Amino acid sequence: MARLAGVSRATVSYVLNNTSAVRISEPTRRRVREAAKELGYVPHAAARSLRAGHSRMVLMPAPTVPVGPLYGRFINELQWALGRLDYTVVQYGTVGVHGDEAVRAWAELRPVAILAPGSGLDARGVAVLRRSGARAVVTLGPEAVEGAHALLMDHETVGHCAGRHLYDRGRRRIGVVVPREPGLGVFSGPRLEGVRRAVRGTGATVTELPLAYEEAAAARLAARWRELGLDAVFAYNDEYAMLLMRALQDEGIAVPGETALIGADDLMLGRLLRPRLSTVRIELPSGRDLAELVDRAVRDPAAPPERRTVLGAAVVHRESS
Amino acid sequence: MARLAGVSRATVSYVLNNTSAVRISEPTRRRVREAAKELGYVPHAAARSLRAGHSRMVLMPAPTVPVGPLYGRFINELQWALGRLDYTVVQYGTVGVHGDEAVRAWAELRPVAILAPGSGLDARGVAVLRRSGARAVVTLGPEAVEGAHALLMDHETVGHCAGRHLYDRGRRRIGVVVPREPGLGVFSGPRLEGVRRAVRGTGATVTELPLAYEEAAAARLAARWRELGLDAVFAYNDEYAMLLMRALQDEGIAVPGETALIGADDLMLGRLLRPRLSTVRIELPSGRDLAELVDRAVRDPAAPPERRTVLGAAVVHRESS
DNA sequence: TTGAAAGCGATACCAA
DNA sequence: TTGGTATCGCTTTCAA
Repeated sequence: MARLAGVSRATVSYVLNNTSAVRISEPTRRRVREAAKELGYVPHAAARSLRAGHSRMVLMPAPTVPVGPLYGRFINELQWALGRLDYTVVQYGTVGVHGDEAVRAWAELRPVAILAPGSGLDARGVAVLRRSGARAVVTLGPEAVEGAHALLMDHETVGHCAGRHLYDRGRRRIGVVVPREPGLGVFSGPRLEGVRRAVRGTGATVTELPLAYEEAAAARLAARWRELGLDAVFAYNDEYAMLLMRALQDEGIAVPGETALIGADDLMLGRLLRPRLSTVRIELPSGRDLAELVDRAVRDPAAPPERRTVLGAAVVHRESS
Repeated sequence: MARLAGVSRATVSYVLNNTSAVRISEPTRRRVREAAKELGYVPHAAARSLRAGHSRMVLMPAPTVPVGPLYGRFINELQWALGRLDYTVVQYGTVGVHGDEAVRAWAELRPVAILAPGSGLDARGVAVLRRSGARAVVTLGPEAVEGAHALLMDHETVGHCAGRHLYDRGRRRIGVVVPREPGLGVFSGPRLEGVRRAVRGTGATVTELPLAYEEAAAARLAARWRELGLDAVFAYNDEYAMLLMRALQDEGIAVPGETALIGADDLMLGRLLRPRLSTVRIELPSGRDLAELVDRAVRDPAAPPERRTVLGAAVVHRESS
């Protein structure tokens, strides 16, 4: 590269980085630029960050559980916002790698910041990451981790909203669907707990309803519905709600007449059901806000960990409850 | 690190990489391992790959358009399979960055392979990537790109299946939903074309139906349904099909009596509708196969580009058609 | 069995 | 205005 332009590697570096401390003549700049174009030269990020001692990479371990369209939009927005702040967002696939091993794999890349969704990170993990040069570690999940900033997304709130709503509508025997699918426990556990809290001390009952995401399983559950004696159910989310609604209706159980039904996530499909599905709308943090938090944390790595509750939940009342 | 264990950096490298060419005494190994643990030492991937001259990173530009749950599962499987072959999969968020700029950003990371979904890559881009050291470039999309391996996922097949099915069921005036959402054109265009091909020369007509993913838009379309005089519709996918089905039914149009309806993707929600939704099941390539293709390409970078059609489509006939 | 040293590519300082 | 050179952290060859 340097040879082709007939200049030194240093000069190449100056030109391509527009280094203002050094003045390079216009003809030289042109020669360098042309040579770069001709060779298809692209600088080597690893070499650069090795020399610089830091990178602009924000690493996000990709969640292993299938997660809805809301999350996808959130990620996209976040990437865009971080991109505007000149960070490079990289999603790291961590399927089949756990705990310490995963943390080490992340640390090897020496990202300037880590945004870890879910709960795969403990205080030791945070320490390893910080020692390896990460200037910010942010967790997105139900609980804060020592030493890391936390965006608290506690799905307990979601359950609480749903439970409260059903209780307010006069329901007293409330079922809560708990998906059997592995990996969803981090969400379903807190949601169930939220419903419990909503009716605590009222005499209303809460019944856990394990359910696999299959028609046959829903049919079996519906078949013993009357003996369960429930007058309402929080179906975990809109998709499970749709599954259960069809099964209940096939069984001749009126929704909401005999059993009220509420989902969560406010997906389009809920609006299209008959009856239209009541749901808990979940508000994820704005990508821009989160990007700013990351940027602040990177600029001031010594600042005390911030913990912010960012998961909003609100009932959207339609026809099914 | 080396100091703490009282050995040289070389020895540390030997121990942590289990270098078999060199014998290190057991006590030394222990000392090194303990020091590493105590310090939370993690090797520096950039330095390593700089020295080695290559990495094991497989880079996947993340698709910018919201894409369904099928794709998510495919990615997960692929990551797992590539992980088993000792590659590191990294999804690179490319929102708001285009063409050359994006290619350069990818090339900076010097990945050993690139898996590019969609159509953001041209022959020049491939050349830049290869010159920058990528041993394999694989595109996942509707058409092959010069110099790159191609997994041809031509959605024309999907439309063809749907069109053929509707024609075989005796329908002659076929509507095709084309989402207004930007970014979906890469899929909807070929699907529409596939329907056209299916009925070419038969006298059956194909009508393009632009539709936004909103209830109001669907209602407007349904309101003028009778004047369109269609007896069948391919609704792009199951979600649009659900949207349209509700709107048609609200308008008093019988499905499938007056208008047959078919979706695509074979989502659970289609099975739960009344009538149950006919659909085109799409079969993505298996992650394991793709991982093996990548591995082969990396091992033999000079091999001629392989192009393989990997998108299977089959009608699942239910009640709506 | 271990250590010293070269070198990967880019940057930044200092000298020319 | 430019070029030489040390440096980042790691691997690997060669020598001790």
